[in-house]
Amino acid sequence: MARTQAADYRERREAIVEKAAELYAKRGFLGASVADLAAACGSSKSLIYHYYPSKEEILHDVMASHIADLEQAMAEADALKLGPAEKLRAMAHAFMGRYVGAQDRHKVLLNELDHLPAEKRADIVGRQRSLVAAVERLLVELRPELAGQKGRTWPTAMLFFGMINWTHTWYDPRGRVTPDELADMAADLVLKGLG
Amino acid sequence: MARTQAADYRERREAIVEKAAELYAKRGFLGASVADLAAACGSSKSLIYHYYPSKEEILHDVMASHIADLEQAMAEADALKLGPAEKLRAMAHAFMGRYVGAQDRHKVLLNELDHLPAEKRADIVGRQRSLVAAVERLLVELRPELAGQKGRTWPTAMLFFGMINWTHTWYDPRGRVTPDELADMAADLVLKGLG
DNA sequence: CCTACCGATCGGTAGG
DNA sequence: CCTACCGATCGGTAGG
Repeated sequence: MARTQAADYRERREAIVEKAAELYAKRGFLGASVADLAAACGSSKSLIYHYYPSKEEILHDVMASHIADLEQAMAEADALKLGPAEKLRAMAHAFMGRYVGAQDRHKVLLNELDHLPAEKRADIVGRQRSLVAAVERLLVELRPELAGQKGRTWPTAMLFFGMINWTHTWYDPRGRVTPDELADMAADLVLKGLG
Repeated sequence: MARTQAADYRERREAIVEKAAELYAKRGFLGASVADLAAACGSSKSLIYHYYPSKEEILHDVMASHIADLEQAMAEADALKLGPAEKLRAMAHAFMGRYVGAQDRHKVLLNELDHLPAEKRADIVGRQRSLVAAVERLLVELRPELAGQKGRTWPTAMLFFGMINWTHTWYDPRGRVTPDELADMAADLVLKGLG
């Protein structure tokens, strides 16, 4: 009996996180109330607070679940037997692939970091930084001279992430360009530019 | 007398917009109250409502003032007697140049669009689109074959804007990389990639 | 241009 | 005496 309850507990938390991602993406963290979330879940506010101690904790789970997904995708790409250029391309594909189907969580992760308490924010920011570090390592493999130019590697990696992350504001996976094509376009720009 | 009052009126509105940009950038539009804004201006809430009919109208002014600045910078770059590649580089410099000193407005423009009423949002979005269109024209000049591939020009332009716009989340102009160096890095990636 | 307020709604918690 | 969960309401604050 304890086992079926525990299973239900996890499912219900996941359902709350899923609806929260949707609402926070659409209206912003402060614009969506716990009452709104409860209504979207077909439950009471008290039920939400049974599963989560605070609104911020729900926000953290939305972000943490998505970043765990990105970390896994990134680790898989990093483990491939490929040169740095093709590994960078694989990472672009990994990101764009996970982004489709998790657009709400992605948007929340990128827009609502400031509304996390300092401690939880530090956790998420630290994990983001190690994703960036993986790209930095590839860039240095590709262009060893980057490491010599003080503080150029990190900005270059952030320009790459800018292309990828900014897609959440404009890209529609139902349009003419597929996520894989877009990943190739971004990788091509970094590797060889337009020409 | 009417003249001095009118002059004062504009100055006070500008002071409100400036403080609003600061608060909305730091805490978000919904996270910063009109009372907070009044306190930051050393005035009362009622005074704010004397100069602006609603909180949304202040948000619109924060965004509209910044986008007007970007439009001017873009027009200046577009008017230069340069080939498309160097014009694209000039636009990157124009954007990064205006971004420094207007970081708060830039962040608000990029993060709080959803909190504008539909009509005002349409105004801002339309003006953003024409900035993108200017970049698209340059890309087609650079690579005429882009125009032949259905729907490739716009995504490429958006990847470029992604690099530029995403800087608001990580770039510190007081660091080792100057805005002009960063603009060159972004332009170089689009034009020729890393190598 | 301020103090004093409003209808409503906020995040979170009470008793049972 | 526990858990899962409810209707009702807490003290404060929002925009106006």
